Amino acid sequence: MNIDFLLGQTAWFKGLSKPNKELLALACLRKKMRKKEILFAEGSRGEALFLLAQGGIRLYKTNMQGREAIIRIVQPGEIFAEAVLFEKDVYPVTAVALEDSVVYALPKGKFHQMLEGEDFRNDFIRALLEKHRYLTERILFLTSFEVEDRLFMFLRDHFGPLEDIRPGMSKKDMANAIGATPETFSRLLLKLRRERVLRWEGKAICLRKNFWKKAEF
Amino acid sequence: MNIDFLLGQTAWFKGLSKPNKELLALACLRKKMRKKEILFAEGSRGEALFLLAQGGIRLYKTNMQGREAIIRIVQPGEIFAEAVLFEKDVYPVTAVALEDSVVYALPKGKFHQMLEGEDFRNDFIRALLEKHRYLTERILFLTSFEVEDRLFMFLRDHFGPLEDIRPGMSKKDMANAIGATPETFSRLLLKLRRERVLRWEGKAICLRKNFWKKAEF
DNA sequence: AAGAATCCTTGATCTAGATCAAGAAATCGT
DNA sequence: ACGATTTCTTGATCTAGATCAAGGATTCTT
Repeated sequence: MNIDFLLGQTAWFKGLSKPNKELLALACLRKKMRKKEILFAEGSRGEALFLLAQGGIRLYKTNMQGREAIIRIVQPGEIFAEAVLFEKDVYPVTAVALEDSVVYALPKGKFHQMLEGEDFRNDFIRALLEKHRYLTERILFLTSFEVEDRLFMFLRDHFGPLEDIRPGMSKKDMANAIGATPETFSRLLLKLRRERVLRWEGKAICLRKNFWKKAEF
Repeated sequence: MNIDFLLGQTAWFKGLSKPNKELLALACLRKKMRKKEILFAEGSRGEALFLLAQGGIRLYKTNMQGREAIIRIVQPGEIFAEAVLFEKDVYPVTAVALEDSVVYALPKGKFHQMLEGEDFRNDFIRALLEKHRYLTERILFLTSFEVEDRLFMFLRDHFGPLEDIRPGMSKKDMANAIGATPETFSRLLLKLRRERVLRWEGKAICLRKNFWKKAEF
């Protein structure tokens, strides 16, 4: 995925005028990231928003005890770190690559220029409201469901209702994403395998046929 | 607090031109709410954003088991339900008055008009990003801290670092807001009273002198 | 003011999931 | 390909906080 393609695909860049798009494409910096590489850390200063072209990024916060809370897993085509747009240039989360990834850095100034355009701006606000909705749902998710439900909700939200998923992240990372320890997650997988609901084989997750149709969600 | 005063005070209305402000003021509907009255329910359709003039509103989601997850406590001067702006007119949360309150309904169409203005729009985006940041912090809060810490964080965030707080909500509601049951909350208060850290007397909460200065947070 | 409905407290019990520990398996770096 | 990390699994144990129960205190309603 190159930047031109991305700007064509991503919802809020679609409405962008040709010259604007070219302007943005020129201003963007492409960056390859290796698995586990940190793009920016919570509290560090920065002036750029990011667009994920390839791979996966985990956004998380750390408390004083060193425990991590996952805020969001960024999928290709999504913007992240939009928080720096109007605030004091401090990233509120840490961003780390779950696997080898490619991101584009969008300079904040250029982005402000883009916001002049009505379509672009509306799309941006819409995207913000969507993220907003996602976060409120995540709060419900983390406080009111138990790990088993959280696993299936996570799988559906991030990979769709597929029976064959290639998550591209380690078990440890997924455990973390659903707010559980690796031990608990391992035991959950064992239980689900016994119940013939799900197997994690090599790189792939295989769900029982018709799993999603049974209105369990 | 009347609508003119509010429009003058609230951050993103400040930049509004006189005629625009008048337009909005005319279009707004004032509504008084009694304690426990529901303004809108999760899943219900609606076309309005709301501005809280007086009192307090709890936004929450309910899961199938009937357990509630508090999303946010709205303070006077804040906008809420901005989610309907671009989405399918369905409220993602339930809004209920914690005490007798006054809200103004802002018609969505008028709001779109207002967004034409650059200052207004920037302020709006800024407010969204702030809420965004608040939600990410709430996720960390709910997943990584224990109830005692959550109580103090909640008090600081909603009433400031005061030694004398008049929360204007029941213990049950506060228990809920920090993600605990009334029983657990009651026991926590007992413990804190014994430790001479905090007393909840009648309508007021009294914290130990210099509590906030001790860098416990 | 009496009755009804909440809300609050305290005790007893239960449990999901964390933590600690220690091997086994997979992955990485050179 | 080999040792070194890191990840994964499984067992044993622990604990914060939920749940259930039941009496007492407030607060609504009429």
